[in-house]
Amino acid sequence: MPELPEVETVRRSLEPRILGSHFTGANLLRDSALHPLSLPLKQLTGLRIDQLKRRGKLLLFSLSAQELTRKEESLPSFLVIHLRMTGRILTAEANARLGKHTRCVFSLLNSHEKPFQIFFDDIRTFGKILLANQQILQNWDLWLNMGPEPFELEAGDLKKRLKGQKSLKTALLDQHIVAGIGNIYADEALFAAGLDPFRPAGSISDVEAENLTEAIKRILRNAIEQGGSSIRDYLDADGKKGNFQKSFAVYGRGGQNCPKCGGILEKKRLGGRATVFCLKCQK
DNA sequence: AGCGGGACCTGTGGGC
DNA sequence: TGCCCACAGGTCCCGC
Repeated sequence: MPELPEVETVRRSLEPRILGSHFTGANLLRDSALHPLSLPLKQLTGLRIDQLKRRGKLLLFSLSAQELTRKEESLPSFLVIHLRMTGRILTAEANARLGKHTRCVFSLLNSHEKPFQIFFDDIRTFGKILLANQQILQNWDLWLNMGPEPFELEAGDLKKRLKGQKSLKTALLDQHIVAGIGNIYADEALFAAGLDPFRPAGSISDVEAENLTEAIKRILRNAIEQGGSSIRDYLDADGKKGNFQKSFAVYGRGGQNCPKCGGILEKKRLGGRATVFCLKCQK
C-alpha cells in the first residue's frame, strides 16, 4: 500500500490522539515484524511521544524520557514503522481483540492517564518496526541515504539525481533518489508529466525535469488531500479508506482508455512492477 | 555499476 | 466447489 500520501494520511489521523502519551508496554506477536537493527521493544516502556513525523514512507514516533533521567546517546529516540505493502496502524481501547494479522500491540497511557493501544496489523508481514537510537539510525542505509522529500525537491536537483541508463520509473521508485514514491504514484506522475517510464533516467531535459517535479508534487498533494489511495488493504488510523483511487489516470487501468487521448493504455512489466502508460501521450 | 530475478509472506480473484 | 496460477501500495540480496 502505503506510499507517501498514505503514510502522511496515517500520520495526520494518528498524531492528535497520541501526542503526549507514553508507552507502558509492547507485545510483539510476530518476531519478523521487528527490524534486525531494532532495540528490544521493552525499552519503549516509559517513553513519551513528543511528535509524530514522516520521512519518505517511514512513520516516526519521536520519543523522550518522561522522568528527568540523564540524557544518553543510547536512549531510544525514535520508534520507526515501515508499513511496506500491507501494514496498517490502528488505535483501539485498551484490551481490544487481536486481529488475525496483528503483529504488534503497543500499550499506552494518554495525557489524562487513560489507557489505549496502537495496533500494527500486517497481512504479508513485510512491514517493520524499529526502535532506534541515534547510533542505530546512522547504520541504517535506508534512513541515512534516503533521497529528498518530494515537496522539497527542485527540478535541477532531480535532474542531477536521474543519471544513467536505468529507466525513469525504476529511478523514481529508488528511495535513494527521491523519497516516498511507489508504484502507484510513479505511474501517475510519469503520465501527468507526459514521460515514457522506460526512457533512460539520464535522458530527460531541463524542461522535462521541471514538468516531472511539478507533476510529482501535484499528484502527491492531491492524493494527500483525498486521504491517500485504498486499493485493497490501506486504511488510515481511523480505519477510513482513502479516495484517490477514484482519480487514477493510469494505475490499474491497463487496456482502458487514456484520459487524455482516448487511446488504449499499455500495461507492461518494468523492473518486476506492473506499469501502465500511454504510448501516444508519454514520450 | 547496474540490471533482472527471486525472496520475503498472505490473500484474492480469475480461469478451468 | 475447488485447484492452480498470477498478482498485489516495498525493499533487499544475489548473481550475471
